[in-house]
Amino acid sequence: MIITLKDGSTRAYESPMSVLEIATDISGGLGRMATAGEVDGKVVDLRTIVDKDCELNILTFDNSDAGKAAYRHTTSHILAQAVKRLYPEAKCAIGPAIEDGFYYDFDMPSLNREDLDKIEKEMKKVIKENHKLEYFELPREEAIKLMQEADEPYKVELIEDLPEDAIISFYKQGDFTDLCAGPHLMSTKAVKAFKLISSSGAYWRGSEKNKMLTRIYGTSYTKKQDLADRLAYLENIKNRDHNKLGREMELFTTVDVIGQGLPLLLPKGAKMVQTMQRWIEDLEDNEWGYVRTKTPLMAKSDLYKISGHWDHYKEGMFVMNDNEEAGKETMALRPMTCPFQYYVYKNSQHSYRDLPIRMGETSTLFRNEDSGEMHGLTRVRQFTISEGHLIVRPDQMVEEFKGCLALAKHCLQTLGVEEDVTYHLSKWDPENTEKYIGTPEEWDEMEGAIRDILTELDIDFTEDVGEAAFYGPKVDINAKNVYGKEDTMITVQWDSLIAKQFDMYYIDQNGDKVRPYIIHRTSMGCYERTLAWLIEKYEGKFPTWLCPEQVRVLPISEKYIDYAETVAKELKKNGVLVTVDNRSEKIGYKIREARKARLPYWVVVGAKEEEEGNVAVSSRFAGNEGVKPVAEFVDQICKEIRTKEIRKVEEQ
RNA sequence: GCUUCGAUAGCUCAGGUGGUAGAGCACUUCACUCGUAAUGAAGGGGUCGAGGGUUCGAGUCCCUUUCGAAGCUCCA
Repeated sequence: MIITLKDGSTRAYESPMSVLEIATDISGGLGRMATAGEVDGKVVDLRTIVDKDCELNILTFDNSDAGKAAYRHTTSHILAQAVKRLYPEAKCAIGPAIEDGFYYDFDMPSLNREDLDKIEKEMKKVIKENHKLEYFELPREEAIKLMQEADEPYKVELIEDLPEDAIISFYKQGDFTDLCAGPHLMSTKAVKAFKLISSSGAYWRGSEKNKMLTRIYGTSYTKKQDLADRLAYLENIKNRDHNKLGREMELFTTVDVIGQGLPLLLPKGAKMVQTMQRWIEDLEDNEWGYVRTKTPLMAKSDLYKISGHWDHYKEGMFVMNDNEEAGKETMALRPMTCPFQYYVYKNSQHSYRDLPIRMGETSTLFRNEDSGEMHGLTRVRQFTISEGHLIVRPDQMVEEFKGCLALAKHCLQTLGVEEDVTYHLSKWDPENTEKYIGTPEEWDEMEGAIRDILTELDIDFTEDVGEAAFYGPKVDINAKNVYGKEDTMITVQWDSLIAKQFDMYYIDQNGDKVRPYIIHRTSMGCYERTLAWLIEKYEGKFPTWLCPEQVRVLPISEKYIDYAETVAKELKKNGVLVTVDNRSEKIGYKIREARKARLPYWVVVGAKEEEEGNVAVSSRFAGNEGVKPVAEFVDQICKEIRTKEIRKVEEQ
């Protein structure tokens, strides 16, 4: 047989050989490093016998994600073996490799750090014992019997749910056998460095209706240093966490008696949000053809009954006076702006010539999230988004949808975060149709249209089932927080269904009433969430135009406070956010504080500067920027703010 | 909502086995009037998240509750 390797070279073998044997034949080193193989694009075990011509790629921990996964998957089996030894009553559920590590779920009492340390010790023993991992397959009945005898009910359930023709495979290592599709390393000793990170609860099969199991998270590496680096990184990212840094920098806070998910934006945080809001509103209205609306924050339940929210999402709304006490109406705080803007549209009759109509609103929304869901500024019960609805003719839909994506891209670019997002086509779940309105045909058409647009725009995207809004599919633009968790930052939604519910129409050339299509979209998403994102992205060192304090004037001593105030006044006159540090402190102390506050610029003024009408400029981008006339500095910083420049730190 | 962990001064934290609360920073006052990452001194500040219980006595032990963190589930 002829084996074609990754580099295009070929090797010929007389008889069938395992992946491991071929890897070892290529080089002893590769044989030792190999964690799995890839035959004609399919990931396989090292034990897999290759018996015909194929393309073969030897996977290692370092050269591929699948290679890492095999390594960590074996680590998770070592974990399971150790747990079963220490806690014989524990039942095994599942234990896959994940990005940056692995986990294993057990039905057992919860664990604290001490328990994890004990388990780690036992794992080290298992590794040292150097068990071979042996692969074997069983027919369905025997597989079920084996797991029943082992008293592993979760494994039995997993086998029973496998398709009839599935190969049911196991890996045995010493006294531990686990149902597993593999691939796996050859022996436990191959795992060189690992750490159990944490434990928590996790529902069996991801459903809250099922029992909560105990999940143990861990990670493993081939080099001790890599593990140490990873642990240091995990420790370090806490310093970027917006929920910590944002509070430290006095951008926001929360108060017990005000409630969960209700952050208070402090003056600095509020200023940043104001800066973004003014930018977005002007951008939309002046350059992207939007009109502005301002609609109520609450409405009678009747409105939500028409929109479908009452049926689909009442649980997520803050409803007031639901039982109609004292003859008062039932009201609800709005969880979205859609129907309000529809009534703006319906206020007058529209010709086909009027469309598209693009309505923008800086919209405050209320969502009654479950108590465990709240997080800093990213998951809150009241937030404000750059919301908008476009009412368009069907023939305009594609162009307008593209326009919304272009605006979103422009916003991302301006904030300097374009590289950090992923695009998703969020589709409905055909298995769960009662969650949605519309027919399968309508959904196919809407999803197909979005797919075509994204493909045409050459945007990389994934397709996510069950992520659509109840009225239509959408493009979600997501970003990861420092912990790797994804949040939707921007959304553009296709809706050809709702207009009917609200009896929206326009008059076409023939004088007939026609249903418009609707695009629900945000240009830059939710201001609170975006602020959180920027805090983490920039570690609090924001682009100058977004900074709540752009310059601080530092008089050398109290004698120069008057001149400092003059300088500040000149900057303020030009729209620069400036303060004066007029405390009776040494200049070194004031500079230290200015740096600690992550200010973009601080200017020192003393006798020399006052005499000549200068300022001594320093910045976090370039350090000392020299002494220059006030007017020159004003010009410089105003230009940077006006152009929304994202100035880079210069190498020293 | 579920599992686990946590809450001590504005912030970061220390307070074996129960004996009546402490540090650094911050804040206030005074002195210093200063040239590029912390001037010195003095002072104020806590019903130890809240409520209940055990006890002669609770920051410490138990229960309830509120808020916070990680994960799960959810996220129009």
